[in-house]
Amino acid sequence: MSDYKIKFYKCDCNVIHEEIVNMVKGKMPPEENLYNLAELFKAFGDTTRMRILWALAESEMCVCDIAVLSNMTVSAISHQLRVLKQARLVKYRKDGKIVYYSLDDEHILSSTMG
Amino acid sequence: MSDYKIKFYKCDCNVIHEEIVNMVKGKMPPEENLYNLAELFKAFGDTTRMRILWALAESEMCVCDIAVLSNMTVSAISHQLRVLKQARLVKYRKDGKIVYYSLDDEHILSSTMG
DNA sequence: ATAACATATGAACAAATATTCATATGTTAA
DNA sequence: TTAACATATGAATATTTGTTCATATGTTAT
Repeated sequence: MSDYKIKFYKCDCNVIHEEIVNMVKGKMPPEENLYNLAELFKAFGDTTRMRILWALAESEMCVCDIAVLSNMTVSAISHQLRVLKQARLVKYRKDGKIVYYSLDDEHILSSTMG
Repeated sequence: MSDYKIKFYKCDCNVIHEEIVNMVKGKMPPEENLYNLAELFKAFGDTTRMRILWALAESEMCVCDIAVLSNMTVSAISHQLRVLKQARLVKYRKDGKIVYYSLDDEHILSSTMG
């Protein structure tokens, strides 16, 4: 009875509903999945990136165009495009010295952003 | 010809495709909408909050239970629940000294999180 | 080759955020 | 009423993140 608490020594409270906690624990996805999903949402969680994505939903655009549209520096846009690229939300193609960005997976975006 | 550039003096580049920029600009949602949408995604963009939401998708839980499940302090969980509450993703009911949290809008969550 | 340009990138800085710690509030039990 | 408890909250701290600045890379035009 007193060693009941000891199972949860890392928490600063008593378990109120052990059955529910165990049931829910059994249904939780692996930590890595939670992390990856949160990272994906994080990519959408910034006004600048949201603006870029919305713009690219209309048309492929080069970095300079996106900067003008956003009224921000090319450098700032380039940094954010890297984040979006790492999240696989945008892809790019090069044409000479110009780099054109577009949505990477139109399917994910159209179902997520409506 | 030279005053063409001057329209975009706030950017450190030349407009490559003015037509596209203007077309896209006309289709962009108001800044406030972009901001609000980004804020919503931001609420999902943290592993701790994602874990809480996933847990609450299984069952209503009290703060202490969530802390045990998450292996985090009650205080940390309470702070994050406040963020989720402000984003209207969770709601709560009080029963004595225990506060039970649950998903606020099952519809939004089920369509967003699958 | 050199200059001009589009973009990328690393470092520095500023701002936002997550967690901890101490403490406050409100409820139940003694 | 006092003690124990569940939760909330403000301040402090540590970490993360967004932007700027300087500079690098690679391409085109001269």
